[in-house]
Amino acid sequence: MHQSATIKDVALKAGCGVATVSRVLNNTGSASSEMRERVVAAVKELDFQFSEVGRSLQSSTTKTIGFVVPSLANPVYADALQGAQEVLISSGYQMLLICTNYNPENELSAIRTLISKQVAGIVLTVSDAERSEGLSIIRDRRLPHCLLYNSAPINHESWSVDDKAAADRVAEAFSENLHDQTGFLALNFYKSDRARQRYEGFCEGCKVRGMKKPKLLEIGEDFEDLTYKLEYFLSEHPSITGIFASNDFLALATIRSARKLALKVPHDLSIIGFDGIDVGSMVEPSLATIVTDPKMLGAGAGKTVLSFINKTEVPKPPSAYQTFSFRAGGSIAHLGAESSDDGKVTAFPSSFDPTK
Amino acid sequence: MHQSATIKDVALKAGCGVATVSRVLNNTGSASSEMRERVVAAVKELDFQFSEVGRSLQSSTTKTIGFVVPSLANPVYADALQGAQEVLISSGYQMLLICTNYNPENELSAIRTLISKQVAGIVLTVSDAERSEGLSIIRDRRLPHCLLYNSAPINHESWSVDDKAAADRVAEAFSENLHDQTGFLALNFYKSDRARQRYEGFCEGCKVRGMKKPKLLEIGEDFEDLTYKLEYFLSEHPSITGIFASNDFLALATIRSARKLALKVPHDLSIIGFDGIDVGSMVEPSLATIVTDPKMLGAGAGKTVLSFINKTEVPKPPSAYQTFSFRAGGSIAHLGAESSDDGKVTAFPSSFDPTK
DNA sequence: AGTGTTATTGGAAACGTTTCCATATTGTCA
DNA sequence: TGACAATATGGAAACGTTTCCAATAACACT
Repeated sequence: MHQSATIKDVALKAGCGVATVSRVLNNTGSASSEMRERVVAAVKELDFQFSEVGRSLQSSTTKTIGFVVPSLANPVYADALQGAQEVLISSGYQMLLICTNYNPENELSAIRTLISKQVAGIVLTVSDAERSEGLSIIRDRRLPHCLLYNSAPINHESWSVDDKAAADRVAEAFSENLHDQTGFLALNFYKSDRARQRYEGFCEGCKVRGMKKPKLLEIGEDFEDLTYKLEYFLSEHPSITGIFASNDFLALATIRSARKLALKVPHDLSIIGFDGIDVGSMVEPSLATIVTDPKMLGAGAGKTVLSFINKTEVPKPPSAYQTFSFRAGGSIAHLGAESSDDGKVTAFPSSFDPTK
Repeated sequence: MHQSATIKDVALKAGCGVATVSRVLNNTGSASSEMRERVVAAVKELDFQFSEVGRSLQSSTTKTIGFVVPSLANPVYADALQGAQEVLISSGYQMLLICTNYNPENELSAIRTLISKQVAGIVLTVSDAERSEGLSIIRDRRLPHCLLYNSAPINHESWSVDDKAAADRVAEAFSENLHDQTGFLALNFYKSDRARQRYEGFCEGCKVRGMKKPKLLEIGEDFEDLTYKLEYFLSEHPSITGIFASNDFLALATIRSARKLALKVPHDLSIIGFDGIDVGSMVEPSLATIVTDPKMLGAGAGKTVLSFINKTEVPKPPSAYQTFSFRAGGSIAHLGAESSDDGKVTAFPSSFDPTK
């Protein structure tokens, strides 16, 4: 029982030709009921399963969709994957996963690999959608694909958060709470068009509302030295009262660092995050953030690719303002005169859970 | 440029047979340097890449490893995947991912699918390793595989946290802090042999230390009604002073629920988690928990499967006590007489970060 | 009985590789 | 020069499917 049975073995056992077996099992073409029985019996006896490899060679396509994301350490991508996965599985597709670790070279080789594996389609997040070499290969081959978390260049479909609009909403939140000078904190700023879009949108939003231009603080691979960088950053720009962190982990890490620097959040420093991960509403103070729906986006991207493959109607991505919402939280302080002086300005009762 | 070039096209363009092309490109067998050049030129011109499907059919194996996990919403699996991914990619393998959503039926069909796709090996987490039908199919086929987060039945390899030993360590922590009556909180208790092992180990650990038998609280799919359940649970068992949550999310959610019930953590209720996710050390109070290394485990399982495939030496999984460590935190209170009465018992200075 | 229609069946080609084997071309040595 | 070995090359089979096509059988109708 080591080697798998093939269609030939079945044909032999059932006493017929391989063509008949294929017809019976795929329910294509006619077959006498007696023949059907014999084939089914042989299949059962041999525990036969089609080899997808043989099928793929003949049909020159696979039941596999490639999924290329920077990392799964970020729950945003993990959730998106989960969403896509469910959609694909229920359509009989599997998912070939490659993480690029934010390295554009890996993107290219990932895409080449997927192509040589003959995937039927690709869902992908690239570092820079405007000048991704991999992406143009995909387009040249007319491979069904959909971007995820990249805003789409022309001729590409995309399911993504509208980063600029969301960042504008963050600016609005700061403005409402009378902040004037803010900072923007990003990880891998230059490697991610998302981070850049958020910064851009944030700057515009601040400008429109008459606030000062946000100061940029970029940190490297991990949060290791965030505390020192933050300390230096704040001493360089002492007028900063709020920081927009480009994701929630970063925001939480910033709160921790602020605490180490004996700064009170939100009294001394307000924080707004991005993504809306669950733990953000479990901590104290709760994290004000942009809430997104990664699972929905992943599912949408998956459906889009499937619709290209099956030539059915392509699902419409949500409009810009349906891709996110703002969740208020205790991590942002109102700077008006009415703020109390006990060191704890809760613009929000901490037990209030805006998600419910 | 729509259809991919095949080896025949290359042979045609280079003016030679396909066998020669194959030999040149794979560096197997001899070829004149002139021929080599012609082939390489043709490849470049046609942008030729081997079809893995054709190769797989001929070699009856693929460069693909199946990865079966319950979910990626749990960062433990996402991290393990990341670890495995890196190992596999660098050996030229890709990963075919299937999430089972904790449903044993999905496990079986996932495994069947992977087999029909001719994966070279499988890394998997099953609901119950002792009686998994899928697992026995895998063994019958002698498919290279390694369990992840399941303790291994005989004849199987596994990389896993020693749940019992870790749970015992939790009992010790409660004991050291003079807790006597505790509770155990699990999600999907009956669907996960991990949760059961932890409960078992915890009960034994408590018994050995002369503590009362922990009370079991199981909750369903999500955290929705945790607050009510917790309230009821604590009113049923008013002597409970500490709860061991079977994962960190659950632990954080419990802290949140406790807060809603106007209970102070850790003064009124101590919490210990499991997994050691990063945010646990970012919150206030920091979460006491069992720290594990999912990435290491995933990488180990990946390496193990590769070593089966390549018939090289099989890496040794870590011994029981190397699979976890205990991280102290502010979420557990010492119940001795010296506890202060300001409602905030910090067994630990909150700014102390034990991970560093 | 002869004809045409339909249902059933199997042979064989094709999909893209690798590899065995045979052949052709060189080169080496006595 | 002749024999033999080594190198270079291509044809063809095999891997497991699907599908086209032809062949056979069964049947109804005139």
